[in-house]
Amino acid sequence: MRVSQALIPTVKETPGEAEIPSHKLMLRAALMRKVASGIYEYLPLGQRVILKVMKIIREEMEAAGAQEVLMPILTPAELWQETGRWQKYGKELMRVKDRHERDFALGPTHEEVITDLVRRELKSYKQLPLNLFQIATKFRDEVRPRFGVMRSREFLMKDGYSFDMDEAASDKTYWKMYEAYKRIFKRCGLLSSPVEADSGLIGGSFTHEFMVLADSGEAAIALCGSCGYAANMEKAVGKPSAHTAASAGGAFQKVSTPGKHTVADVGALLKLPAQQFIKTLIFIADGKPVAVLVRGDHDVNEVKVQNFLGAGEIGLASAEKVVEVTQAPVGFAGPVGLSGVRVIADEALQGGHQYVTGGLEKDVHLTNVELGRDFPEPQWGDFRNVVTGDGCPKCGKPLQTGRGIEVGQTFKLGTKYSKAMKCVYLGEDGKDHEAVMGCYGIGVTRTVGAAIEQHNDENGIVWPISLSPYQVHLLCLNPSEAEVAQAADQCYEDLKKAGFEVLYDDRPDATAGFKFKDADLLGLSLSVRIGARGLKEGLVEVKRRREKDVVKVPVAGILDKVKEMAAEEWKLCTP
RNA sequence: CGGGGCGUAGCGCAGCGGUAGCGCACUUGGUUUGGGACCAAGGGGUCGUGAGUUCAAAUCUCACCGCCCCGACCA
Repeated sequence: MRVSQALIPTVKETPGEAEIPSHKLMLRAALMRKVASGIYEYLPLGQRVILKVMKIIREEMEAAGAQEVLMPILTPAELWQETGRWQKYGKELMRVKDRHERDFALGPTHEEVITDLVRRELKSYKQLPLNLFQIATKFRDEVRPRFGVMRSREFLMKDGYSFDMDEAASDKTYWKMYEAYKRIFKRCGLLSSPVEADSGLIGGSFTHEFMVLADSGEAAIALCGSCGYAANMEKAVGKPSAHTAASAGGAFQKVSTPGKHTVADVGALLKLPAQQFIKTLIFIADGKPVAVLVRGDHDVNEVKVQNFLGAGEIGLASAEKVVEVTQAPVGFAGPVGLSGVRVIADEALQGGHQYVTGGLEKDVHLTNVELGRDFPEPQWGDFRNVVTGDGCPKCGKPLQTGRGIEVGQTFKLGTKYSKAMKCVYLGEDGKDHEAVMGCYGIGVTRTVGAAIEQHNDENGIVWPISLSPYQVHLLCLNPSEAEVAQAADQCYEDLKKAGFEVLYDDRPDATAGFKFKDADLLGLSLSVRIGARGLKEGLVEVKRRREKDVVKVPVAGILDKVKEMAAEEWKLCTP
C-alpha cells in the first residue's frame, strides 16, 4: 500500500479524551476514531490488526476442533426470558423494540442463542462433542465505558461454546481450549497469564481469566514467579509474613492517641510496626453491620467477605453507622468490648500477639491485646488481599502482585443453560441427558488494545510482527530525487514479490523527519529507509522497530536482511 | 447512579460583558528536504443546545445535551 493513496490520518497531539497509552496511540496512529462514548470506528490500519487477531483465533480454534458459526446480534427476548437473564442481566443488556413492539436484545454474549441452536439439532450422543464459536460484535451498555477499547459498549468478541456428554468429557474440552488460548495470546505477541478467578454467583464450576500484564489493567492479580501460580485478587491466597511479637505480654492497656486514627499514625506514635495492629472495619452486609478484622499491614477484600457471608449487597459502613456500632468516631474501632455485631477475622491474625487495636473511645487505643483472651474468638476466614512478599500457596516462594487486562475467559458452565433450556441428547442408555457445556470468550478489540499497552515506547506503538498492520514500512526519504524514488519503487516491488506486506511511504511532500516520526508512531515491526545520503554509497537502512539502531546494507542485500529480521520477530510470537 | 471537570475552526488551546483569536493541520505559490522545515497569500466558526439577565452575551444565570476522570458496577 502506498501511503500517498491510503487513509492513515495520524495525529501529532494527543487527543484530550485519552488517558492510557493504548487509547492515546490507537487514536494517534489512526487505528480508530470515536463515534460516541464507548463506540468506535476502525480505520484501515486498525481493521488490518483486528483481522490478524481474528485469523490467529480462527486457526487455533479450528486446530482445537472448534467450528465457526455466525449468530444474530439482534436476539429475541424470549430466549433471555427462558434462562431468567432478561431480568437478571440488568441495564447492561441493550434492549430494543421492533415495529410491533416486540422485545429484542443486542447480544452481549450468546449462551442462550447457541443453546437454542444446539437443542434443535442435537439428538444423539453420537453427535457429541460439539464445539462452536463465532467472532461477532457484542453490545454491553456499560455503566462507564473507559480507556478506549478496554471497556467499550460495542466490541468484537470471539465467543465459543462446547457441548459434551458428561463432566469428564467437558473437562477434556475445557483444557483443550485452555491450551489453545495460551497459544493464541502467545501468537499475538502477548505476555499473558491464565489466572484462577472467582466464579461469582454461578458457583460450583471453575474459571480462568487470561490476563495481560499491564499497569493500566483494571484487574488486580497475584503471581508466583517460581511455580507459575496466578490468581485474581478475589481468589488469591498467600502465606502472610511473620508476626512481630512471638508471645503474649501483660494485660492490655489503654493508651492515649489524640487525633491519631490510622495504623500509620498510631504506629509512628507507639513505634510499633503495622503487623502488630488489628484493623477493625465495619461493613454493612445486606443491611446488617459486620466487623471485619485484618492485620494492620493488610487490606480487606470485599468480595471474599461477601462470599463468606453469602451477602447480596455489601459496602463499608458510613461514618455515622460506624459511630453507632462502635460508640466511637471512625478510627478507633476495635474488637475488645465490641458487642451486638458479628465479628469475622482474617486468618493472618492467628498466632500473633501484643496487638494494638482501637479502644472504642475517642483518642484511645489498646496495646498488648490478645486474641481469645481479651475478646472472644471470632469466626475465621480469608478476608484479605494478598500482598507482595506473601508466600505462594503452591510453592511457598514470594508472590508478586500486579495489574492485568482480562483478554479472555474460559468457563465451565456445567448444565446451567442446558437444563434451563432443555438442551438434551439421547444417550447410549436410551435416556435423555443434559449436555455439559463450557464457554470461552476472547475480547478481540481489547486484545488489540492490550497488545499496544504491552508494546509501546515514548515514540509510539511497537507491534509484534504477528499483529503489525503491515510487516514492513518502506520509507522513501527523498522522493524528489529520481534515483532514490526509483530505488524505493524497486524495493517496494521486490518486497511484495517476496510475500511481505509493505506500507510504502512515497509521499512526495513529506520531509524525511516527518516520515520517521510517523513510522515510529505507527510502529510497524520492520522498516527499510532509502535516502539519497545512503544511496550515494549504495547503502540503505533496515531497522526493527523494537531495536534502537539501524543496520546498513547494500541495495542488493535488502531482501535477505528483511527476511532475517522478520524471522527474528516471528520467533517472539511463536508458542 | 453519586462526586469532580470540560464543551470556542479538523486537532490542541487562549479569550471570560463591547469587531472571533493562537499553534498545528488544510489550499495556492516559492524556497527547502535524514528526526514532525521556512516565507508569503488564503479558506474554514449558528463559540454544544435552549431559555433568561443586559443597550450589548463565547463571556453572567438557569435548564438540557454531549464528553472525560474518580467511585459504585462488571456473564
